[in-house]
Amino acid sequence: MNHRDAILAAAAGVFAKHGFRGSTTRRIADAAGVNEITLFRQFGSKQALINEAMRHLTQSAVFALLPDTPVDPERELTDWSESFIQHLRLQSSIIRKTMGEIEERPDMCEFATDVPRRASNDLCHYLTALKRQGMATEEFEPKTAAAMLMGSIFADAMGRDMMPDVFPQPETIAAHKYTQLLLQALGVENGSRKATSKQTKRSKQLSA
Amino acid sequence: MNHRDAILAAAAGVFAKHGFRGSTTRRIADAAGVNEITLFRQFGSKQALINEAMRHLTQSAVFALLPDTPVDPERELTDWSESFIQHLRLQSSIIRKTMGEIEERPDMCEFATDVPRRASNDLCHYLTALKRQGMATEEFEPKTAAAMLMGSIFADAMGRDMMPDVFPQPETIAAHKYTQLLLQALGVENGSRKATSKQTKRSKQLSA
DNA sequence: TGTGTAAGTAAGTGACTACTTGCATTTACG
DNA sequence: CGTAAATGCAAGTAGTCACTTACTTACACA
Repeated sequence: MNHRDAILAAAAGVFAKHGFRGSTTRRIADAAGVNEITLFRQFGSKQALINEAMRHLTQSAVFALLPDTPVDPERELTDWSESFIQHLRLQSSIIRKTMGEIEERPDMCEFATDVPRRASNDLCHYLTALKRQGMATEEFEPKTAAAMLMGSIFADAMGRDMMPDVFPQPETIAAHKYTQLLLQALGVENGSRKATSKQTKRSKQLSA
Repeated sequence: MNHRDAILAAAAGVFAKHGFRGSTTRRIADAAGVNEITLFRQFGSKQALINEAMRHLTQSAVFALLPDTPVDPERELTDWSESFIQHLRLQSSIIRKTMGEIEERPDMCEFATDVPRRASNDLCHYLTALKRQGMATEEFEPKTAAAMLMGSIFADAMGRDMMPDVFPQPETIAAHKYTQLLLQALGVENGSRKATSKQTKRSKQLSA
């Protein structure tokens, strides 16, 4: 492994555990198995190093894509929700830290908002298509519906560790439950009552 | 104002801005208009002071109550949602900081989870009553529905500052919109437009 | 073999941190 | 008035922090 990448990974890990102020250059250097001075020679300052580590991290974040045209909404949205909640859970430490630091370090906002912004765009686009195709019998605002699904998933990913008893059990199908309840609000037919093997195949193809 | 209370208020304010590590005893003392030494004489240590400040804060947190038996669900839930989102918005800085610090200082978990836990209890209780009284035509799990509404409100309160464009506009009626969409999911009659075609459609769907 | 680059070692700088000590001052109250 | 508690002031302690300087070592490559 490259020294530079090792340092970036170590910085991200230490930041996730201790936040900015707790990420001492010594701790990062130790975690990277590198001399402390190397950090400064490579990145100039602690601030620059952390910024670079965050940039590196958000760039590598990828989650499931939604098809342009809905075919099997319950299936497609559930897949998306599960991939989104999994991503948030894996990154929950670093997300919590970033949210706490953002008011003191506004330059981190760009990295913090990148993933949710992309997710919101994708989801809004999908829900709008759902509506346009007449697959939803109820009236709704795509942005509100998207904010609800994402908000539920976000809160679950952030809060379940601290208070497991206020979230639906088991953890593994929580995303599915949120998705179902949202589709219920939109008046979208429950896919499991229909035979949809062809469509399932196509949706897999699209989200690959 | 009492010296002790001034110190507690100052500690909460500084913590909200700078987090635990950034809350230096000097900063707190300055904010309270008090000599730094007084903090240590009154509270023993910085950690004890911050803990006390958090305890003081969560104890004074109050928001709208839900009636034991639902009468006008849309109205009652909207009131509750609005009071809840207002509380979260006012405390958003301190909540973000606390969430970031909790993994390093697990003793703060107690204070952090107190408000949402109470809110979740109240809301679940209300939604269960709604179901028991047959005011909801759709099947749903109260805990999942409660988690969705609270999650939407929480995410809005935490995220709108950073990315106003991904949340429904205007800010002032976002809580109302989340509430409406949830009630739509539960199949609860909309108080302001009774006996609509959508109601008919849904009952057809149910009887089929 | 010579040279440039990245890395390590050792030592230190100045600023900040929580917290302490000793002593003077103010304030509350019987 | 007298006393005790609360507070302030000045100084200091031991530690940590980001970051620097000066010098040495390892290695790639021509």
